[in-house]
Amino acid sequence: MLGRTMENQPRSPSPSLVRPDGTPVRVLVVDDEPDLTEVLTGVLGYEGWRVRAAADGAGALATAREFRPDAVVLDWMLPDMDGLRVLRELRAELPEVCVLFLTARDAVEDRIAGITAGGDDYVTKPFSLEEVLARLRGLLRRAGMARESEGDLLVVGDLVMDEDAREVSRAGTPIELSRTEFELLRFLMRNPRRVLSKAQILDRVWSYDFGGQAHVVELYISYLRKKIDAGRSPMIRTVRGVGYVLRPDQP
Amino acid sequence: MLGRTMENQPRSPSPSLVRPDGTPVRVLVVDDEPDLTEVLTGVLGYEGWRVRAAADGAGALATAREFRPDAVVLDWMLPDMDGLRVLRELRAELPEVCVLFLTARDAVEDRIAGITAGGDDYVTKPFSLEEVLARLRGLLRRAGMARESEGDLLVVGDLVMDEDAREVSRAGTPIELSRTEFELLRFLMRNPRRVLSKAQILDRVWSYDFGGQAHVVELYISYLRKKIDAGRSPMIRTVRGVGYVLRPDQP
DNA sequence: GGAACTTCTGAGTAGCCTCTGAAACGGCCC
DNA sequence: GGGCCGTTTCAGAGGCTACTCAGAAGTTCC
Repeated sequence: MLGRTMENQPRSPSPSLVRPDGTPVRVLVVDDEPDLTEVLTGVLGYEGWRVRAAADGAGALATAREFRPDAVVLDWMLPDMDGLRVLRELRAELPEVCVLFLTARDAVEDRIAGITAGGDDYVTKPFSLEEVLARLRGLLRRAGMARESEGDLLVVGDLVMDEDAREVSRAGTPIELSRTEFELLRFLMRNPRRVLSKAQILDRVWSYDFGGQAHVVELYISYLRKKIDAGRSPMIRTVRGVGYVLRPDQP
Repeated sequence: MLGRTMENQPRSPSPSLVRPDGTPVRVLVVDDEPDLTEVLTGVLGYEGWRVRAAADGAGALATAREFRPDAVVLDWMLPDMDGLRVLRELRAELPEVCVLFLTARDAVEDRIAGITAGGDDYVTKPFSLEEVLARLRGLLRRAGMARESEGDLLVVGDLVMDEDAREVSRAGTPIELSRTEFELLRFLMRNPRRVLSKAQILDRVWSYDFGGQAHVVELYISYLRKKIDAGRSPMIRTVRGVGYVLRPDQP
C-alpha cells in the first residue's frame, strides 16, 4: 500500500550528499506507476535532493537532457522502452550518471548481467524506501559525490555503523544484526534525537507492499534493544503514544 | 554506447594505478560488439581510469592519436583490419603503449603467443572482467606505471596472494586453488571488509556470457571456505540476504 | 584414450528470519 | 484502586536462504 504517510518539506538532518559545487544532488525518477513515483519523489525531496519524475523512456530522456541529473532511478520495465536501451541513451547524453534499476524479483536473472560491474545497481520490487535511499547514496558516494562526514561511518554516541561492511558495534564490541534489524537501526541512526512514529518507520523500513500490522515495529524495536541496549544505558527510548527516539547517553 | 569517459574521483577500492604525473591511466577499448565495449568501459571507468572506446581499427587509430592511451584493449578480429596491423600502426604512433588482446579461444593462439613476447598480453573470450582487469593491471605495472602498495602482493589478515605467481597461502601454508576459486578470492581480497552481493560477484568473476544462476557463487564460496577457512578462524562471512564479506579476524 | 580435474546443475536439508497471536506488563486517568 | 490502553515480550509456525552433496558434462594432461 503506497503512501501511508507523507510529510514533505525538505528536512533538517544532514543534506548528506551534495555536488562538488555545493548545490543539491539531482535525481530523476522514472516509473510508470504514479503511486510509486509519487512516493519516491516525495521521500527524495524530503531528503533534500532535487527531484524530477518521468513515466516512460522517452520522457526520461527528454527530462534528463534538460535536468541533467546526477542519478536516475529507473524502472526496468517501461511501457515504451527496454531498461537497457534507456540506460544506453542516457549514457550517451550524460556519461557520468549513476543508475539504480527497479526490477521485478523474477526478472532479476533476465539479463541484468553486468549492471553492477560498471558501478550501477538495482533493487528488486517490492523494496523498502530505506533500501533505495541507501543504494542511491552508495552509488553517488562511489561516483565521487562523497562528502559524508565520518568517512562512510554512521556514529551516534558510542554506537557505530559501517554501512559497506554491514558492521555495527557499541562501545567497541561488535553486534550481529539481521537484515531487518540492520535497516531499522540505520533509519534510527540517520535520524538521531528525532522521534519517529511507527507509521514513519513502517513506511521507510518495510517494503511498500507490506500488508501486516504496525506491531512488527514494536517487535523489532524489542529485538534491537536486546542487542544494543543490553546491560548498557538505553539509547532507544519509547515516547508513549508517539513513537521511538534514538538518543546518545551523553548529549 | 560510446565513450563513457568518466574521470571519476578515486572510488572505493584502491585507486591502484596512476601515471607518474599523478593523472589517471588512460585506456582505449576497441571491439565491434557494443555490449562488450559498454561493459568494459563501464568497469574501467568505475575503477578510476580514463576510458575511450572505438568500434573498428580505423576508429581505434584515430582515437589513439588524439587520446594517447597508456593501454589498449584490442579485439583480435575487427571488421576492417587485422589485429596485427592495428598493433603495428598503434606502435608506430605510440611506441610505449601496452596492448591486451581479446581473442576467440581457438583462434591463432600460437601466433598471438609470439606477439605477446614483446610485453603485451591476451585473454580469450569469453572472459571475466576480473581477468581483464588483472591482466591490464599487470601490463601497466610491468610497464613502469606501478605503485601498487604491497609490492604485487594482496594481503588480508594472514591471507596472502601473489597474483603473478598465482600462489595463495594462509598463515604461511600454501593453498591450491582452481582458476575460478582463485579469481573469486582475488575479487574478495581486492574488496576486503566490504559486503559484495552475489550479483556483483557474478558480474565480475564469471564470464560476461554466463547464463546460469547465482547459485554457483554459493557453491564456490563453499569450496573456498573448505580450503581457506578449514579449521582456522573463518574469514569469509555470509551476510544473509545481502552477500559475502572477507574479513580478517583481527582488524 | 583414459584419468584427473574443473565447472555447473539439481535436490535435499538445516537453520535463520520474519511475522502472528496471545499473554504479561506498566503507565495513566478516572 | 480499578480499569484501560499502549507497549513489551514470549512462543511458535511458516517461509525462505544458504549450504552441501552427488552426479553430469566439459577440459586438460599424460
